[in-house]
Amino acid sequence: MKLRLSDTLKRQKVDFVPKNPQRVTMYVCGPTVYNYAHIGNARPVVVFDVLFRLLRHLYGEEAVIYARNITDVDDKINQKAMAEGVDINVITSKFADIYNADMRALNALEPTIQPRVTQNMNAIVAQIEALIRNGHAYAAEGHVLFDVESYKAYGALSNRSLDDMIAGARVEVAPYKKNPQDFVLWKPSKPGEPKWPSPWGEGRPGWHIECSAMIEANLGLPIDIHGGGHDLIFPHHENEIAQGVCAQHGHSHQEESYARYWMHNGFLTMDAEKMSKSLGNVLLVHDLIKEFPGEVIRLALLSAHYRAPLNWTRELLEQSRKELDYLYGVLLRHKAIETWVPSERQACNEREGALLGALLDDLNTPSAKAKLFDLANNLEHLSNPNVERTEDAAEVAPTAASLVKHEFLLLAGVLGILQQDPEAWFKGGADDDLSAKVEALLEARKTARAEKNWAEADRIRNELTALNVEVMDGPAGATWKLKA
RNA sequence: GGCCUGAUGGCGGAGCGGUUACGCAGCGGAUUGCAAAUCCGUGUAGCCCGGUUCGACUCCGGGUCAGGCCUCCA
Repeated sequence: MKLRLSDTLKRQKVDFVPKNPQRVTMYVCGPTVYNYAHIGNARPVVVFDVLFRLLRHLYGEEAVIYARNITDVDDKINQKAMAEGVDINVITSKFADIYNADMRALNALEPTIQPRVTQNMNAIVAQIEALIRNGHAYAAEGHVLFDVESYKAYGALSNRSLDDMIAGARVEVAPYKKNPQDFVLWKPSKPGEPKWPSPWGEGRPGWHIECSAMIEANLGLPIDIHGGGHDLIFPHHENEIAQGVCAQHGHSHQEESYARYWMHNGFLTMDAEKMSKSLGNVLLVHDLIKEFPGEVIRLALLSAHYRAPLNWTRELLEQSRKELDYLYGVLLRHKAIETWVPSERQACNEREGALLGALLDDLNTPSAKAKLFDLANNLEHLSNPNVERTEDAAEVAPTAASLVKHEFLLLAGVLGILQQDPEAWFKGGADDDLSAKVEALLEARKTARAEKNWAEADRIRNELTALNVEVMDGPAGATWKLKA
């Protein structure tokens, strides 16, 4: 089984070969914690969570180390802390917790490590010192700047030349910069702002150096996969490469010596427009999970290929909910079928290659979804009494169905969906009181139906409808679900 | 101005140089006391103009349109 990924730096789809299969490393740029995450922030989280799950399946759970940072040093954090008259820790710990809870609601596994800027100051200062020592950075007026002219490959990731960048620059150039494109590694803090000691005076790090220093300190170089949103390619990731490569002792100016594969997810739009505060179309995950199950949001985020743009609409959510209703319905109807369990770890076999093929081909989640429906359909066919079949097929069915169910759950597991009890899914937010009431009404209806008292049976069903409950009669009796 | 995406049926959305993607919705049928759920069947496509080819939605060239980046925004 071969994993292929689209590499932004190489500009093509390539075979993924980890530097060390015993220790596969991945880093994804995480949030700056000063407010709630919006749905666009959730896309890379879910996309790279699928990759994390796939890598764990391929290389083993213990072999994959996934780091997603928490940026807890930032101007916006300072502003918010100042406005509320509290320490920045109050703001950052609050929003880091909310962020993690919101992402957990989307079935995103917790990354192996979540490095924080405030806990990596020594590493950041050390990397800046290394850059100065290697002749790639200079101190000026309390600032330390990266000298872009000193790194020949600068612009390789975003495919732009220094000349282009200068031509396109719209920012006023600070007088202490040697080159307009030189970017800040360290800057002095203004009075009242949080500050940390450094050889260049008290201050705080620039944004880009935080990530490259945390990567070096927490994962070691080079890492295998570096991911993030499309918008981070320039300047953030371009600068990270420059720093990560140039800080290394005796470095060879090879971009791959920092990160071996670069992946970027496409943007999410709201009615074909970028989400932004000025347009007033920001949709918070925190609010959305009150209205839709996290799994619905997750499936909607995976409905398009990760590199393609994704237009976020109400209809997309409704469709995703219906799809999950169907798939959980299949699981509910085949609850009795025991899932086949491989006797030992059977990695890399042919069946599994076909099963995960779509995901192995650059995380093709829409195609994987189609495969899931295919398996669901097989499961129905193998055991649904409404489907005509020959007699010997019926005999094969139990074993075959058990295998299909295993494959269905395996694929769904890598996608991070369909792992809960189907009854729990359909009962959704129903509390115990409501559940008990519904069960009692269903029992009464069962009796009425047995007596062919259709009027009473329908009256009970209407009562259930009034409770927002939908009844599904089946050969094994009636089940129910809470309507949206 | 430079760089980068994308354009597929009513909607969402893949693969593929010739054969049904898949899903949602619709329609017809089966099943059901009636419904729902389920099953079977089914219509609708490839932005425009050229080119390559026996054959292009798929490859090449040129347009058009939409979105993003070039400002510490995923």
